[in-house]
Amino acid sequence: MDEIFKALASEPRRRILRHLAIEPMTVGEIADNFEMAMPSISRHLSILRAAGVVREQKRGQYVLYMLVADRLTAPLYDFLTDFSEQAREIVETRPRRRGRD
Amino acid sequence: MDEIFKALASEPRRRILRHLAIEPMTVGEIADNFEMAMPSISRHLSILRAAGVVREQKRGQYVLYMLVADRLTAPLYDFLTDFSEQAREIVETRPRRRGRD
DNA sequence: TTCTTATTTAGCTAAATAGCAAAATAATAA
DNA sequence: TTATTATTTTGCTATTTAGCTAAATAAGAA
Repeated sequence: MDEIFKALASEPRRRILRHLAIEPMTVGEIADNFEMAMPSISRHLSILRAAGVVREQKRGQYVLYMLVADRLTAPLYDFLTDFSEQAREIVETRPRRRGRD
Repeated sequence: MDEIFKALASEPRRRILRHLAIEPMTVGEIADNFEMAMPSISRHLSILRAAGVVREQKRGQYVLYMLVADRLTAPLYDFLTDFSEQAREIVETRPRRRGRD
């Protein structure tokens, strides 16, 4: 949980997530949307990956990154339960966990 | 928005918010729940205040801090709209802004 | 006034973070 | 094989952050 909030405490990383919410992209495609040098993007991606909110898939010489939406939204809704009735409803009616951690 | 995510990227600060979700508390009362020295708590509070998620009220020699729940939840739901249909519903049906910024 | 209590500010150090350019890896192309 | 392209890792510097103690402020009590 702490790792996810740390990951989100960066405008570039939140922006990367918004891009990946549209469709999976390679590192280079992601980087095209930023001024930042590619190694910096790569570093941001590794932080997002460590937090579990994106996952990578080797595609030849490319690396395709894709959002793991649940791993992003679930902890945020969990956090919100202490502050919002609507979040409590969402979390209560949540389908039971499917994937591995 | 960036300020709020930065504010939330700290376990002690999230914990403070959870305490204030129960009831308003003075700095000393908050500090009693932590190992941390009071100046550190005070610093955390000033970061939360700058982000707008808590507000202070002088009560004699005490300073009472209270949560401003909307200022915490609204930006998070806004962020979530790009990743969650449920957040989009919440934001769409949200009553129009009331307070000052 | 002086004393005490509550809180904030200042000044410091250690650790974490973000960015870069250059070097290393990994895969494809020639 | 060598060369090229895509990505990650390394090594660096500058900035930010979190915590501390000590000092400053502010209010209440004596």
